[in-house]
Amino acid sequence: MTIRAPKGTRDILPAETPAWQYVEEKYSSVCSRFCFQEIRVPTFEQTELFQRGVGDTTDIVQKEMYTFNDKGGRSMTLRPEGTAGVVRAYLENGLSSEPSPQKLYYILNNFRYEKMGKGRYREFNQMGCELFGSAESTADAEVISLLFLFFRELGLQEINLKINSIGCPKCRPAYLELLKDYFRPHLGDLCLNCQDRFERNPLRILDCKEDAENEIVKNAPLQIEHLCVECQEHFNKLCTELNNLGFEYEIDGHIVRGLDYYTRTVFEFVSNNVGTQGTICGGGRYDGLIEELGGQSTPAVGFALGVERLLMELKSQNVKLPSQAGPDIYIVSFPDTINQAAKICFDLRASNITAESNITARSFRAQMKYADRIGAKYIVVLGEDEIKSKSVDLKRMSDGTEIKLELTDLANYIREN
RNA sequence: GUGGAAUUAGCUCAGUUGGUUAGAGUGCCAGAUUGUGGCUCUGGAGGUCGUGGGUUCGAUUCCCAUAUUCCACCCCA
Repeated sequence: MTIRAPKGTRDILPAETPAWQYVEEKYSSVCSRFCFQEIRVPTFEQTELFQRGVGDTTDIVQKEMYTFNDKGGRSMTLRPEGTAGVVRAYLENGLSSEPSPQKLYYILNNFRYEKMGKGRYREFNQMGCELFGSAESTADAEVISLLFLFFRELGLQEINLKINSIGCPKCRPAYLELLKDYFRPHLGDLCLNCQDRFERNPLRILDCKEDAENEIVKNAPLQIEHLCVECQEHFNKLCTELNNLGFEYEIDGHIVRGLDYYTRTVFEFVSNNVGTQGTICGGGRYDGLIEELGGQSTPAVGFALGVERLLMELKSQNVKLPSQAGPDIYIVSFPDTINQAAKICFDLRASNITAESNITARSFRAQMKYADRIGAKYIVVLGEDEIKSKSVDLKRMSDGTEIKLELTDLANYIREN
């Protein structure tokens, strides 16, 4: 084998796909009950969409995008996240003229050119929601409560919600000045990275893991302590609403998120079990993004949930997930009955039963072994006698018991047992 | 992007102080007298010892480079 999957990508094999299907179906189910509707958008977009949407100062745009020129010389980029494309589709297709708010959800893959690590891939999958057209904190509470229900139905424990407010264009500039004034005399005490961030994006210093124990960072002024009246009220209402819904959460003024478009509410669902990649889900409000991308000023709130990390977390908490299942029935046949077996097998499949018959040159004994190996729940042996009498002995593999059935009763019996 | 570890059969791993046809367990395929699986036994297939150079009479083994994976940072999902 010389050709291998590209770095940072991986195959999801049949042993795992049932768990993926389960999680995705559960997510769709919860979203539907919250009246979010699915949207599917292109895998690649014009590069400019992400430059403007995600933000030029972010790590994602600066060094992690899969960008290429197509044959027409246009710069295209494999999506590094879902929100920008969904916003583009919302504007392009006039969803802003549909009843508001618009509530959309998606399940899609993303691409970021990054150094590999546990729970971090260059192609990874996210499930997300975007809610367009409500500036009220009740909309924030709605997407957060969707996540709480989703996690609850999955049986996920020990996952903690952290929320923060990073203000709005009205109160953030004054705060950023305050923050810079605070850090300026202490620059030498910060890690090199943070010294660089000081000019570019001082907010991110608060989120630095390296300096997390640094007293300077710990004691830094936080945006949440310097919100304007409107932002403060918005945040207070959100807390009240979360309390009302009975959700536990922690206010963490150090959460800032890595994407430029957030305003006011930001939140993360964090696990302690996944190691350093503990953020399973991140989101927040982005009231300026739609206007930034050429639409009318429209408030919005959303989140993205990492499927790989969610599955890791479920596994580490020993949550039971579906695994490969064998067929309901395997039909053992002989060379002179193989055609009749194929016909019976087809009819069973048409009756919604998972069935398999012999499609190899295997001996009787080998067919029995195979049926056992793949976990068939029942087998029948179809020989000349069975065809003549139109009846079979249905054998339950778990305990070897057999019962005699008319061929015509096979589907019903299996369905009911 | 930084630091560390690893890479031998589909999987989990031995091994060679450098020396003929590189091993085990497991899995896969087949068989153990004619139509009943799991246990057991027997046989078979499957490896350019991650890739490329170098040293050497000879390299899977030593050296260099490179790729990939994992761990810790960075960042994020």
